[in-house]
This record gives sequence, structure tokens and C-alpha cells, in this order.
Amino acid sequence: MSKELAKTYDPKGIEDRLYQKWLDKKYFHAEVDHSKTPFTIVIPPPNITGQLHMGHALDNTMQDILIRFKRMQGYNALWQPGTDHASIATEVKIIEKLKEEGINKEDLGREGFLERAWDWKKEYGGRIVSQLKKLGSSCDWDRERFTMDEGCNKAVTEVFCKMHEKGWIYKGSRIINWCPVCNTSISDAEVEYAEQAGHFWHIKYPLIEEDGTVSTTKFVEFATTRPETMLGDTAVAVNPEDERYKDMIGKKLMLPIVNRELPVVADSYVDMEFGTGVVKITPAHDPNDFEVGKRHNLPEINILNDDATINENGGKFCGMDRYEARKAIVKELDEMGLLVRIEDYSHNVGTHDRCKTTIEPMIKQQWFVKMDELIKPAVEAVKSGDIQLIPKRMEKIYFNWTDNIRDWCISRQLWWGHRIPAYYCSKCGEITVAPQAPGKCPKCGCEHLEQDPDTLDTWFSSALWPFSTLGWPEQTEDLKYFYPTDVLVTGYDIIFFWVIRMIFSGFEQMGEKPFKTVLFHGLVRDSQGRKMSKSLGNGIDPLEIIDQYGADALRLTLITGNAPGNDMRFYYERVEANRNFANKIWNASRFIMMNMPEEGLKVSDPALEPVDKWILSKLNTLIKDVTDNMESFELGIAVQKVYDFIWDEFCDWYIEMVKPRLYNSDDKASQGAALWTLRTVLIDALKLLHPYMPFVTEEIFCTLQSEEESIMISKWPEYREAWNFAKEEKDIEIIKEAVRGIRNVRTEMNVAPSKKAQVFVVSENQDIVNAFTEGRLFFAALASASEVTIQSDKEGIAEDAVSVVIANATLYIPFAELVDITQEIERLQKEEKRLNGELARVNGMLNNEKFMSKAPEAKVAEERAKLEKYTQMMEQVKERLGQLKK
RNA sequence: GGGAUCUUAGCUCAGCUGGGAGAGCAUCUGCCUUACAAGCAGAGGGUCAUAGGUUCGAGCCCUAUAGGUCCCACCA
Repeated sequence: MSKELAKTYDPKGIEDRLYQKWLDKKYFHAEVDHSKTPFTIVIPPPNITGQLHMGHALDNTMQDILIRFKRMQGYNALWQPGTDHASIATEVKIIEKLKEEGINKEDLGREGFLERAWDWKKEYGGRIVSQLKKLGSSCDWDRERFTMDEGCNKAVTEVFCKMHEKGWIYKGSRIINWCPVCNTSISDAEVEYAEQAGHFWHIKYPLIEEDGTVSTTKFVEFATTRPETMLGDTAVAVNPEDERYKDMIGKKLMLPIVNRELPVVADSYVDMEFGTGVVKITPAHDPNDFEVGKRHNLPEINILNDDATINENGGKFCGMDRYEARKAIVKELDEMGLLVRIEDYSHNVGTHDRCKTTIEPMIKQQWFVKMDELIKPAVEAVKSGDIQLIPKRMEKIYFNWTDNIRDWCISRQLWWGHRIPAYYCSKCGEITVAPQAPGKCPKCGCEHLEQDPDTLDTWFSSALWPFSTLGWPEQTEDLKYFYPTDVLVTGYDIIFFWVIRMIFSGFEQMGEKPFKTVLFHGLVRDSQGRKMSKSLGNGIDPLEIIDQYGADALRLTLITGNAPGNDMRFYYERVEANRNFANKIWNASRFIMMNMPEEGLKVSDPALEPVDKWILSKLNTLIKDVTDNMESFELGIAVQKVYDFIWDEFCDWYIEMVKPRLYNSDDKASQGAALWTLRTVLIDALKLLHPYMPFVTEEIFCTLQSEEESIMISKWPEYREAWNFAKEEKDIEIIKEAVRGIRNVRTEMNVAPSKKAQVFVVSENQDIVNAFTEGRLFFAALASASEVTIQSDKEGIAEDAVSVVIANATLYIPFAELVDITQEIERLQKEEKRLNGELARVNGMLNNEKFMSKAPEAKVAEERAKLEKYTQMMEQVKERLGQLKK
């Protein structure tokens, strides 16, 4: 049945229609089915405030490829989707929006704010999902989850209470990273170090003499990048080994302005080589100083308010902003003659990764997860290979983190998120951690209890994602069947935030890894290699690309020409090239359909000709290679092979080869075999391509054949022993070589393409003669031959015919016009030179005793075969040259 | 400071366990050949960063050097 198809493939309209069909047919939906093996992927839940960007597009394309591949292979494939509440990112955005309305968060109060937050979620939570659908993502949307839905909340509370009971979650007063703009603590992972130009203020503190007077001559000099923290200094430290300061240890200094006595302590933390070898110690505002302070029992004086202004401990600087205070203090020190000098200094400053504000280390009461024991099975799993990281080098990054792990600060002074299930008795201060608010204090019986106002780090809930989405803490059938999941696909940038935390959570809560393999991808950068970012305005919107070129073209662009874990650059030219590929397949299919008989193809046992066997054999190898590559997650390599097969072998060679048979209705058997082969190869190739380009393959598949209703639930092609045709493969390759040789010569001699010429194939080799005889028809077409004569000698061939030498045969093309003999000789001499080179190389190897004794036999045999081939070709070239030079 | 990674054709990148250098785009030359000009046929272009080493044989393995990118730590 011939069908009318547009001349160019236009994805618009087609994509949405097909996606809707897949949804309607419930192809994406997975149910527990013990007759099938499950294959599960959980989506890295996109942020509800987010918009689809190239990173999402890449991440989800990879997942969709894997899930579609496995689904076709017969697995019970589940791609579990959902979104993340992204506590701080969302809260910041909502605050910004409120600001535009002239409202601040406190005005609304906690309840009011949360209402607004949920409205926000309702409005934007769906946006990212609809964008993922545009990409073609075959997620089981019936199972869509949210990190703050009822089930996830339950999981979070359960984990918190369990771990608290075990002593692995504790509340403590520790130095934490404080963001004065977001007004919350953040974890170490959220601190981003940025090189900033700053200053080194060289300051001196006077010594207090034995008699208690402040010396006017003896000082201790040091440098600081944060002079304002002196308000919180409680000591000065030197290295115990440092001869320069040996007699200072134990003495006292006077802290200027504040007039507090500071002991000089000895601590090996101080680097003698750096600066003057003296460090001022501010335990409340520096993580290292905090440790020193603990070792020497120093007082901790907090000098900052939450908004980074100086508090009452800062005396007259109280109320000033941290930078204002810095100026004022430097000025005053200078006036007192205690400022030695100011040096320009560039150093790394910790900033908040969300808002880029310089963080302040502060001592606060926070909740922590104790990491030392928790991390052990997570380390072991990767070490033993129970969990595989791809590429393998990611293991180093992983271990680098696990080896230096510190306790995880999980409380956030935010409203949007999971509120900490801890309740404080207002009377006796007893802390009760429980899933529900206790009616009264278990210690004193007081009924006035208040819940901790803080919420949990957003990653606390995402760490549970692989099992919370499957129903945990209930022991659901889904959980038993689909857990552990198979592959996690994500960017290497969240290995610490998320991947590690999922792994230890999986072992702790489930007693089993959350996934078997982690497949990492890199960042999508702009064409100049820059990170795509809002501030640079260089972001490329995947939806615009889809609109312009189609989702298939975008998907292929993101997957090809890139090794796992490497960053990639995005080029419009590449999208265009891939759009062209979609069009190429479209047209090849259109050609095949145009040639299909009206009544449909009725060939059950086609009489295959050598070319048919050749392409089937090629396809067979392709099926094997592609499947192997995909199973080892080499997605880019796999699809490149499909691309090359379809474009080069199938379109440029096979279709051209069978055209004469299609146009000749006299030989129905031959025509039928060609049509059968065309359709068979196309369908399998489409199947191999489907995970990558789901839309165009489905559209063609459905137009092409009526028995199966969708390619996405069709069976993945398998290698067939019966399609292994080594001889035909070899024979056709020889004919291809001949065609290329003739085309080459014709171009070189400026023969008009329309001009046909007679071609003689001269060979004494029976295999060659047979191959050309059987392929005469298409050989003539491809080589622009008016007539093909196959013979064993040069009988009847014009002396000045142009010749082409291939293995075991010489082709002659007698042109009517006089051929320039000199030019022809030159051409042959060039070929002679090339062959000489080849022969020298092959002989070099075969005459090398060490090569002969050490190289594998197959390699030696291969070289021997080449020697034979080149020797033979050389003979022919020499013979021909001899004739021409006469 | 520690570590990872990259350096291959004019550009962007592939090249899986070592066995005669590839793709896309760009360039040049022909073609509107009845599937496709988003196409077809052909061509040019690379001492695979540098220097050593291992090997019969190195783009691939080892060492050093140079340059780029990134991660971690962070010295006040």
C-alpha cells in the first residue's frame, strides 16, 4: 500500500500526537509482574521552581534511551518520575516574588507563607513535567511523586526518628556555615569557594607586662583578612616549636579597643612558615579557631547577629554591618598606631552556592547526622563493585569525599520543607523527637510543647527518593519488586549532595544499595565552552530547539560525540545535522513505501540475492554491536553506528543497488526479495534507533506496517545466525571498491555524469567473475556503465582504455574520446607508489622475526592476506604500465 | 597544597581491552540522477601537545615537561 508522505519530515504536530497516543495506551505504565524482570530508574527529581534546561534535557534523554531500550528487550521497565521541593531554592524565589508585591516573609507568618508556597508549587510544579513530556520522556506519570507529598513526609519523619533513637542524629552547638542573606545555616557541601581580591591587614597587639601594665614597646604582630573578627578574639596562638615565640607562650596580650586580656597559647595548627607565625584566635567565627578554642578551653564570643551586623558583644560597633565595622576598626587601630600595614591579598572566600553571599562561620545549635558509621557500607559498596560508577574515575571523587567526611548539618532556618519532628517543653526544656506531637512532656508532664521551628536540608528527603517513591516505609509490593533500582543517571556535580547520601540512606534504611550503576554525564556548555547561566544570558532553551528542529534532533545532539562524564558544547550546526538525519530516514522510508505494491507485500520466503544477504549480514553485525554497546552504557557509540549504517550502507549503497530491481516488474521474485529486504532492514534499523529518536521512528513504523501498533513496545532485534553471510559480504565489498574506483577515475577525467561508458571487468578469478555477473545490473547503474562485459582476458578492449585495479581484477573503461596517456600513466604510477608503500610495510612486518614469533597468529594471517592482495594488484598495475609505455 | 581530566583535520569532538588515523561542520570540484539540494558523487587537509621509556608494534600503557579545564582542601 503506497502512502503519501510529505517530502520533508516535519516533527511539529507529529510529536505531540504520538506522545498522546503512548499516554493513552499506557505504554509507560509499569505494574508488578513476576513473570518479567524489572528494570527501574528513578528520575533525579527536578526542582519545582525550575524550567527545563539543557542539563535536564541531557539527563532525561539518557534515562529515556535506557528505559526504552530495556522495555523493548522485554524487561518490565519502570521510570519513576517526580519533583523536588528544593527548600532553599524555592523559598528564595518565593521571597523574591513577595518582595515585588511589597510583602516580606515575616508579615505573612509561617502558615501564610506556606500557603503561598503551595500555590507556587501548584502553579510551577506542573510546568517542568510538561516540558519533560516534550522531550519524549517515557516516565510512568501515574506514579508521579513529590518530595513533600504524604508518603515522602512519612519517610522523612520515620528516618529522622529512627536515626535519632540510634544516636545518629543529634542536636549540638557547633560551628556552622551561616548565610546572612538567606538567614539560615547551610551544609559544607553548599559552600562554594570563590577567589576574591581582598586585603591582609597587618596588626599588632601589645604585651601585658608582668606587673600588669600594657607594654608600649613589646607587641605581637600578625595578619588577618577579617579584622572585624578581633571583637571575638579570645587568644593568640603560636606554634609550640617556634623558637621566636617560645617565651611568649603563657603570657598575656591586650586586645585593643575591646581591652580584653588574651592568653598566648601554643598549638601545632599554626604554620610557622606562614606570615609572622602568629594567629589570632576567634573561636566563634572560624572553624579552625573553633577547634583550637576547644583544645585550650577558650571562651567563644559570638559577635554577630544573624544578618551579619555586629551584636552587643561588639561594644560600640554594635549595630554596624560587618564590612562597616571592618572599616571602623581598621581606622581606629591605625589611629592607635597598631596597624602595621595593609597588603593586597587574593584569597578564597566561602560563599553560599545559591545566593553567592559570603558566609559567616558561627556557633549555633543545629541538628547533625553523625557520618562516621553511616558512611561505611556506602564506601564498601563502591570499593567492592557492588555499585558501579561510570566512568570509573568518579570513584576517586567519591572516595575523596567519604574519606574526609564530616557530620552533616541538616537543620535549616527555613519554612519551606520538612519540619523537624522535635518538640521542646517550655517548662523543663526536654526535647522529644517523635512522629507526632506528644500531648505532654514525658519528663515533667507540662502540656506546653513547641515544635522545632527549623526544617530539614532539602537533600535529606531526596536521599530517600529511591525507596520513598516506591512506598517505603510501608513494605509495598512495588518496593519488593522494583528495589534496588538499576541505574541512576545524573551529573557529576551532585555526587556529594545526592548520590552519596542516597547510597548510605539505602543501606541504612533498606539494608540494600539503592541502585546498581550510576551513570554520570557532564555539563552542557555553550559553543564557547562557557557554562550556560542566566547571568551570562547564554542559555539555550531546549524547548525552542524542540520547536525548531524536533525533539529527536535535540536528543541525538545531546547523546552523540561525547564520552561519559565529559562536558560537551552545544552547537546549532549539530542539531541541524541531526535534523537532517531524521529527514534522511524519513525519505528512505518514503521511497520504500512508494515502491510497495498496492495490495501489500506478500513474500514469505524471498529468494535473496547476494546484495540482500550483504545488507542483512551488515545489519546482523550492527544489532550485535549496538546491543553490546548499550548494555555497557556506551550510548553515543551505539547510536553513531546506527547512524552510519542507515546513512552510508543502507541509503547510499543498498537502496541504490536495488533500484534497478524495483523498477523492473518483469522479475517479480527479485523485486519481491528486494522489497522484503528493504522493509526488514528498515524496520530493524528503526528499532535500534527508537530509543534515541522515538518520534520519527514511531511515525515511520506505524505508517510502514500495520500488524504492530507501536515500535516502542515492539521486540528489540536480536542477532540471527541465519543472517551471517560472510561470502556475500566480501563479494559486495569488492564490487563497492570497483564502483568507487570507477567514480574516482571519471571525476578525475571530468567525464560528465550523464555520460555512460562501457565497462570491462577482466579477471581470471571465478569468484570475482561470479560476483560481478550476479551484480551486473546494479554495478552498471552505480558505475554509470552503458554495458558491463565480464571476461578473463583483454580481448577486444581498446588500448587507450582507462584502467582501475582492484584485488584480483582490472576494470577497463574505453572512452570514445582520446585519453591523455601521460595523465593515465601518472595516475597508475601514483597507484604503484601507494602499493609499494603498503608492500614495504607488510613485508617489514612479515620479515621481522620478532613479529613472527610474538604476534598472534590471526594478525600474521591478516598481514599475509594483505601481502597476497597487494602483490597481485601490483602485478596488474605493472602490467598495465608496461602496455601504456610501449 | 592534593587530585581528576583534556591537548587528535580549519572548528567541535569520537577513537571501547595497544595491530594500517575517524565523524559532523567548514573548504574545494562536479551533479536539480523520478526518496531526500536538509540531497548525491568525488577531493584536499593530521610527525594524534613535547621529551623519554615499555613493546615485534603506541593516539591508546609508563615517566617527566608545558598549557587548558574542573573538583577537593584551605594558611590565619
